[in-house]
Formats: sequence, structure tokens, C-alpha cells
Amino acid sequence: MAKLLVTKLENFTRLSDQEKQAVEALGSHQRLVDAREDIIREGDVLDAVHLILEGFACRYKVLPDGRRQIIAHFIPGDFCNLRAFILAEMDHNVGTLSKVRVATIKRRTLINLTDGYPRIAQALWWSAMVDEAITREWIVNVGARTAAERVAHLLCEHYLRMRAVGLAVANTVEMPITQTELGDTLGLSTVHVNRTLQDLRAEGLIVLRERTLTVVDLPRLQQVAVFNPNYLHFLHARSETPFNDQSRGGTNGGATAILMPLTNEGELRPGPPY
Amino acid sequence: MAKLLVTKLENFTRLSDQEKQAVEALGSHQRLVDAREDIIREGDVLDAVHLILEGFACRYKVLPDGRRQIIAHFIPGDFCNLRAFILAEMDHNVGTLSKVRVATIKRRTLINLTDGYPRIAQALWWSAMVDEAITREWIVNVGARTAAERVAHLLCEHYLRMRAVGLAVANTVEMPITQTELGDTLGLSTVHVNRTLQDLRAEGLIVLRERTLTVVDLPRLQQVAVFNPNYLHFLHARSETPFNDQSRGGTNGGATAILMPLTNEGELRPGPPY
DNA sequence: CGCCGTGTTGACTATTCTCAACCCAGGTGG
DNA sequence: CCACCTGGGTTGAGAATAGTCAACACGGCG
Repeated sequence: MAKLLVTKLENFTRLSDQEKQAVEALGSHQRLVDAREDIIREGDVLDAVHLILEGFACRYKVLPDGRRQIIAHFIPGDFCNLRAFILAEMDHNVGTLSKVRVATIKRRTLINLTDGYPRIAQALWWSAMVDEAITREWIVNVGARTAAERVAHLLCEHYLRMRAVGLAVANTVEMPITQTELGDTLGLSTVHVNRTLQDLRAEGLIVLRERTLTVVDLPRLQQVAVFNPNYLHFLHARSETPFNDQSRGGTNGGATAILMPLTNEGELRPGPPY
Repeated sequence: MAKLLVTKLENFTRLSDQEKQAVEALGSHQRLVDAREDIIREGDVLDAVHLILEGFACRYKVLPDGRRQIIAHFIPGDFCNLRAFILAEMDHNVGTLSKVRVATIKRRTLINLTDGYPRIAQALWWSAMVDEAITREWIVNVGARTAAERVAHLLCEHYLRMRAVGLAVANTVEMPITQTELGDTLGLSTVHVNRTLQDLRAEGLIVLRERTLTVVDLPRLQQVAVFNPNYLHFLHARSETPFNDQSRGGTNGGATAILMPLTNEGELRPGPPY
């Protein structure tokens, strides 16, 4: 049910069969959501986590005059609100970009899982850190890159993330995102996104049509994008024997302790005071 | 030593005297860093957390051709890398904007603290969530706002954050950040920052000179900035009796469980596999 | 068949950038 | 004590990137 999540987590750690089974069980409570619907709205108070199983969604904010900024893209295997659900209310929305199958996971379930399987806790934490790193990179993207670089960068990232959850067929991935949505993501107008995409196509770097992205020349696309994949932290990706390579073990030496206890709900609520 | 941090955390929860003392003790190992020096560099592997006690710093990335994007501002009471230090290596830099006094906190110390004082763990977590929310808002800022809105928004945010740690005197706060650094923060050229600031001054919204910001007309500045303070999540700020107001207690009902266990370092390191 | 969402194109506009010069205050060295 | 240097701020002029508006093409679907 949540096989993709297993694949994703195995980019960060290795899981036993039992652990894999436990992760897959997260997908038990599912529902389908149409394209362009909200899963989470600003102001909501949540007591569950949402996991995307199929389809694509995004995190976004809307300014009073209607301007919209997309803050994150979610692909299958991504949690929409793994950590944010602690805050009293959501300060942003999560909406679907395509038809989506989401799993809803009760807080309690997640707590039990991570209590029972520390390695899973660790992998989830790692994945959350990567999400944060992506958010930071997006600031660099909109703040410091030109239009062509931005578009190319997003395509690189999308492709690599899709590949990391096993959703790439050769150099082709699904990307059912309209040019308007790309514009809202990249801080560009639809028209400019359109022209920029045409340039990238003309350069022979990509094919993007019918909601499908083919990366024709990844190295060159990365170069155009000024793309450095280090922020995705796929340390051990594509390695058959992750972590067995002690030659680089030293660099991980003391840096893996986890700042991520899962505690009972009652215990730590903000009030009343001591 | 770390009184500011106590003030900040009390925006989120209330702490007992003992808890306050424990938090203040975090400032025991200090050092001074000159302006424009790096505290953390891309590629570093950290086993300690840095807490700003005095002065200002920032998180930033540099593209190969020299373009720089500042991703976060740190003011006194802020942690530079509360959660990021789990990743094998830093994917960005942290550098000072002014002379800074930083506390270095060993992982072990932090673990002991949060193990011993769950309410502190909760407050730290909350604070980390606010940092994330700020990062998200910055994407909106560079992606969707005009130059004037961006500048005004940053000034609002800076002022409110400073106020939240008790560093505002009336409507004036320290802001020792050059226009070039503002440009690197906001994705604007220095020249354009300069002209935009002049417009804001001419409008009678702010005074900014000699590294000091005075917010002359906060409501109007917020309006110009399209500023909505909800993302700062100062739920209980400025309230004399936080959490005693049960009328809104319901909205916090089940949303405060913490996904943040502090675990022993050895236990969860990524390898070797099971 | 006609409508709607999406992509595409052209023509014009405007926001923002670049380059270059100049000012001013503070610090340094002769 | 002054000349100089440097970093930051300011200004002007021209250039470039990106936005706006409006029209049209195309395919799917009711």
C-alpha cells in the first residue's frame, strides 16, 4: 500500500522485512481526492498526518489579492504535514494537482510505529530533513536564479525525486502540472514559463508533453539549472550495500543522533502551565 | 546567559523557574565571532548546536558563479541548526552579519535537557516549527511579492521577531544589515533595495539608519507588505496569563503531541543495517 | 456542436538590473 | 593632524528580463 514510501526511506537507511511491512501498513486508511481540491486548509487543526500514495499535490499560500505561491510539491511517498501538524493551526493550504490517493494516518499510529521501530523513526526524520532542505533550495531558486535556471532546476529536482521512489521509467516521469502551476511555483508568469520551456525543448534538453517529462540530457539540464543535487541528501541512493562502506563511515560518526522523540499527546500540550 | 531564549520560548509555553534555569544554562559555552565570518560551512559535519546569544547571523547558499542567496536571518535567541545537524553534512553555510556571541551546545546536553524537561522539548519543537514557517513565508516573499512588499515584509518580520525576544525599545530595534545583504535576502539588487527603502521612508513608514530600524507606522507597513503575522505562531504572545484562557483551549485539543524524541546517538545511526 | 482548460504567440509595458560615478564617515598610517 | 582608503549608501541613465493583455489553436468532454 505504501511501497513507495519504503523505497524512498531506503534511500536513507535499510529496513528489515518486518520494518518494511510496518511502513506499508501506514497506507491502510485511504481515500481518493479529485484534482484541484484542498486536502488541508489554512486554519485547520489537524490530528492526523497525510501521506500521498498516488498522484501529485502541493503546499501553497494565497495573498488577499489572489496571488498564489506554491511552496512545495508532493509526489507519491511524501508526507504533507509530518511535522507541521503540531502547530495549533495550519498557516497554509495543501491542495491536489492531479487526482490523488492519500493515506490518513492517526497520530497515535505514527507514534506507535516510531516507538516500535527506531530505525523507521530515524528514516522518517531524515526524510523530513530533506523536505526542509528542498524548501531552502526553493528560496535560492526563486531568489537567485533566472527564469531558465529556475524551470530547469525544478525539472531536475522533480525527475530525481521521482526516480528515488522508483517512479521513473528510463528517463521519463509523470509530471501532470500545468504551466500556470509551474508559474505559481517558480514566481513566473504563465507566458514566461511557456517560452522558457520552449527554449529548453529547443536546446534538446527535455521533452514535456501530455503530462510527461522526459529528461533527454540530464547533465546538460543540471548545468543549465546550476543544479547541485547535494541538498537532496540521497547519501546512499542506488547503492546495493548501503552503510557497509566503512571507508566513509567516519563522516557519519557522531552526526546521526535523532532529535525526534515521539511523545504522548496529553503529556506535552502547551498548557496549562506547570 | 540565554535569557532571550527563555523570553522567546515563553511565547509558546510557560516555564517554571527550574525550567528557565535549565534553558539559561545552555549558554555556558560561549565564544565571540567577528562580523562576516562563517560559523558553519557547507560540507561540515556537526555534533553540536549553535545558539545566537547576541548579534545577527544568517543562513545562506552560494552558487558557483558567486550569486548568494540568504535563506534565513538569525537574531538573538535563535538556533542556527537545531534540526539540520542530523544530516551527514550541511548543505549550506551559516555566517555572521554582525559581531556575534554564540553558544555551542553539545548534542548530549540538549538530549539531557529535553529528556529531563518535556515542556522545554515541546517549546523547542514549537520554535523549530516557527522557523520552518518563516522559511515557507520567505518563498512567498521572493516568489510572489513586489520589491516594495518584500522589503516591507522583511522589516515587519524582523521587528516582530525582535519584539518577541524583548529586544524592541518602543518601536525601535537593532538591524545591522547592509543593503547588499538585504538584496541577497530578498532577491533584489542593492540599488533597488536602496530605492525601495527610500520610498518606504518617504511614505513615513520607517526610519532606518545607523543600523537601527524604527517602525513609525506598523499597521500601514503591514498593509504595504501584505503581511499576515499568523505564520509566526505567537499564539499567546503579549498575554499576561497564557493558557489560562480556556475559552480557546479547545482549538489546541489534540494538536500538540510531539514528534520529537531525543534519542541516544549510538542507537539510531544509519548503519549498519539490521 | 460548442465550451472550457491548456498551451502558444505577438506586441507592448514595466519592473528590476547593470554599470558607473559620487558622497560620506570612520579608521589607518605617515 | 591630515591624507588616504575602504565600506556603505545614493544617484542617473540605459538595458534586459519578465509581465500584461489579447488573440488564437487544439483536444476533450458534455
